[in-house]
Amino acid sequence: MPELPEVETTRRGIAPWLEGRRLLGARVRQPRLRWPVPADLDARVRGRRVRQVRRRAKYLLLDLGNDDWLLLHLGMSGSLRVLPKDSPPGPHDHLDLLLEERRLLRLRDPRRFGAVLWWHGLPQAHPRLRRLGPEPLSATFSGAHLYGLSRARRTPVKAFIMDQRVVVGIGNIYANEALFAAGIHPGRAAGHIALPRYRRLVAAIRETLEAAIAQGGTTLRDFEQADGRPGYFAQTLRVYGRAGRPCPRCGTPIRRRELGGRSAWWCPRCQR
DNA sequence: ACTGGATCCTGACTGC
DNA sequence: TGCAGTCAGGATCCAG
Repeated sequence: MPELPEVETTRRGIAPWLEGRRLLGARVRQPRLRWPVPADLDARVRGRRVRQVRRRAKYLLLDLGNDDWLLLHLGMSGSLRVLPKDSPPGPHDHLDLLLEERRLLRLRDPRRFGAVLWWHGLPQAHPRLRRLGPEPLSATFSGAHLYGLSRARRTPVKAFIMDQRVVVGIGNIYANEALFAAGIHPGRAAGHIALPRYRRLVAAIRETLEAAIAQGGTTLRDFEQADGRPGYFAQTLRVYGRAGRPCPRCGTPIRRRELGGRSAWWCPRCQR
C-alpha cells in the first residue's frame, strides 16, 4: 500500500480541492472493498462542506463537521485523483466524490483492500484508529518508546516496526529502508536491541519518511499522486526489491528472505 | 500476550 | 499463445 509518505502526498494533493468546498454527491460503482462502502453514501455526503483533510496513520480523514467523518484507506493498491467531472471511469475506479468546480475525487483500487468508512464521533474513538501507535513524525515517538514496547519480544524488528500498534505508517518499503539506514538486521529479535540502536532507528525512520514525502512517495506500479504523477522515491531505494544488487554503501550483494510473511532485503555486511 | 499463518482481491511477470 | 505458479505498497482474524 501506500505507506505514510504516499498517503501524506495524497492528502496534500487533494486537500486544496476539498477544504472549504462542498461535496455534491458520491457515485459508488463497486461497494465491495475491505468493508462494504455505506449504501447511502451519496445522501450522506451531498451538500456537506469539507472542513479539513487530515491524516492519521495510513487513513485519510475528511472532516465534514458535526462530528461526521469520512475515512479513506488505500489498502495495497489504492490511489486518489482529482479529475474533470466527465472523465470516463476505468474498471477499478470504484468511487467518485463529486466536487465543486466540475471536478471529482476518484478512488481507484484494483485489489480492493482499501476502505471507505463513515464515522460519527471523535476519530480517535473509531475501532480502526483506537489502537494505533504514535505518529512517527511526532515528538511522542522515540527510541525509548520502541525500547520499552520491545522487551521480551522475539518477533523480528522489521515486523515489530510494521505493527501499527507500535508505530504507524511504516510498511514494507520503508521498514526495509529505515533498517538499512540504521544498520540493523531486519531479522534481529526486537527484544534484543539496545536503547541507543533504537534511537538510531527512530532517526532513520524519520529521515527516510521525510525524504520520501519530499519526493512524492514511491511508485512501484499503482500509486499516483492526486494529479496523476508518480512518486519519485523509487530511484532512491537502497535495498527494497534489490536482491543480488550491490549494497550502495559497501558493494556486498543485497540479500532477500521472507520474514513474518513479507519480503525482507538487507546488506549482510552493513546490517547486524 | 505473543507469534505465525491464512485470508481478502486483481494484475504483472516468469518459466515451461 | 496459453497456462501455472509466484509475487505484490495492508491489515485482520484465528489457532496454538
